[in-house]
Amino acid sequence: MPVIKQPNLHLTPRGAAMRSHILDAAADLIYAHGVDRTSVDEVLVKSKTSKSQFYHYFTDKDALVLDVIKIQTQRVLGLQQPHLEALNSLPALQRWRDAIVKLVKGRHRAGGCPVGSLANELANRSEDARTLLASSFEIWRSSIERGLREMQKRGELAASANPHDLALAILTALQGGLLLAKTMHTSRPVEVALDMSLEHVARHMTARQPRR
Amino acid sequence: MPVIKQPNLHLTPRGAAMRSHILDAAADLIYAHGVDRTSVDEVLVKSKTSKSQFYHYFTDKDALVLDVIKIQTQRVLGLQQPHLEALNSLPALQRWRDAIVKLVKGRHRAGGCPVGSLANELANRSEDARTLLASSFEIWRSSIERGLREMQKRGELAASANPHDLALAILTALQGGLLLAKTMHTSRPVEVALDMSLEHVARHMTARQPRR
DNA sequence: GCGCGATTGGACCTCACAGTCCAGTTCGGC
DNA sequence: GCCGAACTGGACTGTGAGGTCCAATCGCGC
Repeated sequence: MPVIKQPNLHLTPRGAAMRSHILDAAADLIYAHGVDRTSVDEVLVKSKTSKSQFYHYFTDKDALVLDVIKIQTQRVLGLQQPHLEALNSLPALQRWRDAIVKLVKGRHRAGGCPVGSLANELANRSEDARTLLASSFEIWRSSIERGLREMQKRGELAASANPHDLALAILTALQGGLLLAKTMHTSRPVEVALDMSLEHVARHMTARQPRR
Repeated sequence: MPVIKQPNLHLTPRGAAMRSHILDAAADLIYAHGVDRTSVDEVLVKSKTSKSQFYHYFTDKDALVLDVIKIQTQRVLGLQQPHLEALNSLPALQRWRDAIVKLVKGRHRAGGCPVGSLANELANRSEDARTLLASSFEIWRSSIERGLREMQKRGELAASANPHDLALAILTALQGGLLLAKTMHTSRPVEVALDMSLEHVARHMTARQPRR
């Protein structure tokens, strides 16, 4: 059982703000360049802080990375929140799809899903990181599932459908699409993958649909 | 226009074997630990060679990485070759799906698709690498497309179906599945994603099917 | 068996990086 | 205003990385 260093047990509001400021800078840099190619010195420059501040708030770079995972998850889910909230009908899914495609088209040079990239880089390197990322995906998946269950409750989605797996398939397709999009520099993979997912959901719909 | 150093223009058979031996070791290590966390020194240890040999055969680490992309692409496609060759009916697709799931179950601790991982790490870092990876995906995709076109020619797949996009959707789903699988340590994502893809193809089938 | 280029061993160089240290300064409660 | 804890600046260290260099050896064509 390793002893965990735990700095900054008592954070004043000012300290907390500083900490989160550093974290934001780190998240941006890591999204752009990856974990390994982001040095803490770069984070310090970008956040206009100094070494001692950094190590005052974080035990080491690994701890920082774990926190970056957390806030990137929050960012992604936060960005999707308005859509995920209302993801309870086929037209809503369609709008969600369009919003994502638009996002990807806007910056397909940039690069993929922040969470997906972290997962790829960290999954078989740190068990802590992997677990955290797995639960990020799980939260994401379940928030899609929730909408599907609503549809099922209202009788729009067949009772025989499996919202859990349906949601997993949608998220999986999206992640694959984002990876291929950032590699091929086109949004097509995201489009075809999401369209396939929506048709897949549609296939489990009943006759009883809401009027548009 | 940068001057490109070009070592080892004349390779004897022995030299070529040495070079490919180093490359194999590098590919294994990079698959296991990623590009950034694989040092040239580690490659030397694993391949039982020395620095001078390495730099005799490769201009620098970046050049090595480009070659690793090439051989990982060959490995993956080579492994799939037997299936991809015969990927021209729904049952064949089903067998392909089962083979992949089996593979993933066998080593889902290991980690994802070699090509996908490289793509994630390199796509927005080196334009050369990105281009190479994009064409790897494209070759993969088109080899799936080929089977679909055969089905279409025989009238099993509807003339209205779009083999190009169908193949892209399948590959995308697979890549997403492999990423989630390595993160969540379960083969479920691969299963649901591939099942969805196959149903998607099935939806474009005609009544005219081969007898099993 | 000689010559010459292909090949090899490994010491060495340089530098970027994560992480340490300590002398300060600022802040908030009293 | 004073005191202790929270916070900050920046010089410093150790290590591991990529890459260079050169002398020595191998092996093939003649």
